[in-house]
Amino acid sequence: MIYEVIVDISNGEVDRVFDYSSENVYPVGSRVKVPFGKTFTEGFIIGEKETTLVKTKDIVRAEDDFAAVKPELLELVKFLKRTQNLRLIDSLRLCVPSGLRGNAVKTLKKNFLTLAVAAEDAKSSLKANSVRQGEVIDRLTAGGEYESVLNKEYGASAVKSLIEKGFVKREQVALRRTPYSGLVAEKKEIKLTPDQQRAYEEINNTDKTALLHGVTGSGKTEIYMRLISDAIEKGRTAIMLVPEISLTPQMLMLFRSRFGDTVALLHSGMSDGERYDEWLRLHRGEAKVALGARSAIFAPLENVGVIIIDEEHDNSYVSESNPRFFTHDVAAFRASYNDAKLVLGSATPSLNTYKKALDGEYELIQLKNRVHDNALPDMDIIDMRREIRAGNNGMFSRLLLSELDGCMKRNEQAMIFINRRGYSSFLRCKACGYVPKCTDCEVSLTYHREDDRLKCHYCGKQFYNLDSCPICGNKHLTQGRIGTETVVEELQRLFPDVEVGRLDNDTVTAKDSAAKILGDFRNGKTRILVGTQMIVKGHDFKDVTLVGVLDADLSLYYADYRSNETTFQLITQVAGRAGRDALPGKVVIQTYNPNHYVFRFARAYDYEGFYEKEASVREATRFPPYSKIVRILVKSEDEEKALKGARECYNAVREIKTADKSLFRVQAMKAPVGRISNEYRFQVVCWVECEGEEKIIPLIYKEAEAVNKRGVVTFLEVNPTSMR
DNA sequence: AGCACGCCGACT
DNA sequence: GTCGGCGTGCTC
Repeated sequence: MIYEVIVDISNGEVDRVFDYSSENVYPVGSRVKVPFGKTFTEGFIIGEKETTLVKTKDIVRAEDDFAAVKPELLELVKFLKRTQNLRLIDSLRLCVPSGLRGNAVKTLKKNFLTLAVAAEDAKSSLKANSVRQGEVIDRLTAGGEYESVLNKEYGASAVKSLIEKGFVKREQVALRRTPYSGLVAEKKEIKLTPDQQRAYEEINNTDKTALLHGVTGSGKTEIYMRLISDAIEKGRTAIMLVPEISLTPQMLMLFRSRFGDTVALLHSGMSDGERYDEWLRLHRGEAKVALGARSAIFAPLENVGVIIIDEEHDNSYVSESNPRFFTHDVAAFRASYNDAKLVLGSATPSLNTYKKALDGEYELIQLKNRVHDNALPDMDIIDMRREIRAGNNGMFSRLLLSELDGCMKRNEQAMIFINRRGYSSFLRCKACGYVPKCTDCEVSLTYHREDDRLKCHYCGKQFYNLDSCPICGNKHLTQGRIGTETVVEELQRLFPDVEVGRLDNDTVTAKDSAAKILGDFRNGKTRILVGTQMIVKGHDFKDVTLVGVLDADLSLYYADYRSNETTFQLITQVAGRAGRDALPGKVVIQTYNPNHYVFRFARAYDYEGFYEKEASVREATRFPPYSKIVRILVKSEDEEKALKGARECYNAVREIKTADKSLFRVQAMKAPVGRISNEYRFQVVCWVECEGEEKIIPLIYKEAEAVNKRGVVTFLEVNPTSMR
């Protein structure tokens, strides 16, 4: 038989089928060892046939005793190659845990000891001075134990002599590394409120992808759990996706208590061994629910009945670097392959998704009320320019201070969110809040020190730097930013007897430190929690009654067409942390730009209003979802080569544009960050009509690939999440 | 990705 | 004369 093999080398040149022969039978999807060139390499069998035109070498052996990649995932891999131009091998790697490929972690075996004879018989034949051995036997009457544990507690010699005497049996068992398996809470029945019940039925009654649009705290999770348990009862499986950082022990506990060991966890924070074991449980069908971040969409499950993407607007669902895939698209493929239900859930759906719902492609299902009908917290928008004019130069507004004070006096908890999005230096007038924007793109300009210019990261247009505000004439244009440390210090000074916790990317170094910081806040040890994005997602703290947002407008100036959307989502999500239980919540938003429509709609929890407004802006400026933006990044250590490559790309794309009007705009420029780790970077940005997309984007891929040689690397992104 | 082939500069 | 620089091309 001739087998079609993809070698495990991530390089565009060799990412194609190589034919190998073998007398043996290998199922398609197996990993094999094959001779390749002068050496040997691992590879994946993705197909088989009777004959071939090339002369073949023989497969050396199979690497596992099962087919690692199931047929559905093989189809998916080919689909991703076709539609997103992903290398087959890059997708295949996503289908398999790294522990399997490197052969680094195999099933971990440990010595497990049990009593071989009755405890009394063993004890009676022990010498009187063998106290330790007696203790070991007592211990083992309660059940078996790992040898390493016993050695540690009673001493290796006692254990060893018991084994030698034949009183204790030693056997090797596979040790399952199941994260948090200790977390088992009582099994609670899922009770749905009438509102949840209605939404649940609506999801079941549609054949379309369901968009579950529910306000924060409306109890979407209960609906997910019900859908998953339905699937399991029908003998099917489920995939539950959550954003990268919101997979808290709390969440896992919830699922473990409901589904026990049928849940397997797949998460980047786990060790290779843990991931391997969980993957294997899914592959064998021992676990039926895959719970994890975006890569869990590649879980080796069969007969998937439901796929849920929670917080679907979260940008962790689009991988930043290669292989760059859209979780939504992969989920859609798997849902259609399995005839499964696809559910997207969010309080603040992405514009893209919501548009599809309005266009009738998705079924829109609303949950307008919080469970138990407690109100969404009151939101106040504070004009920080006014504070300055009133002589308050501190970081907290007078209202936030008095609210904090009251909150502490009532013995409740508060969260202070610092908007840190926006790495780039934009300009802002301290007196009136004006921020310069591109005249063509409705995107904030970024200040570049090298040439003292303001630049647009999309079209490359440049402007002279401003020395005074064109609106009010003020000379104070700043780019100041507050850090978490300063806020914590200030809070300590103001509330000396209150413990303040801090959570941001800097404090989270050790594996469990984020969990510890959150745990301290949960059990009330710390009463104020200061943090960045990390405190926003999905946490459910009962005693939080006050949420403060500092620099709320900062994310508006992020050099990205999505910045309004991101800001709206951010504010709605943080606000949702307050008043989740019996006590009413209060939210104080501090901004230098209080009249921006983002705040107006956020304050009223008016998602539809925001959507209408933002969609009309996008339509007018022809940004997604009313177009697709394709960005070709051209990189090289040699500046000349990079520039030349970018020129070639630009010219090629210009030709496409002349031939087909659905590519309606092209710009070439230095990348916003012109040089990263010794590589010079240029970019060509193309705007493509949604209608011509299928036709045009493959052409652009082709041109980018043609330039990808001789020390020049091109990287193509559709609707890039960040432009660096 | 590796590895060999191959065609031009400075060395025992 | 040769050793070796890394540009180019191939691997079933």
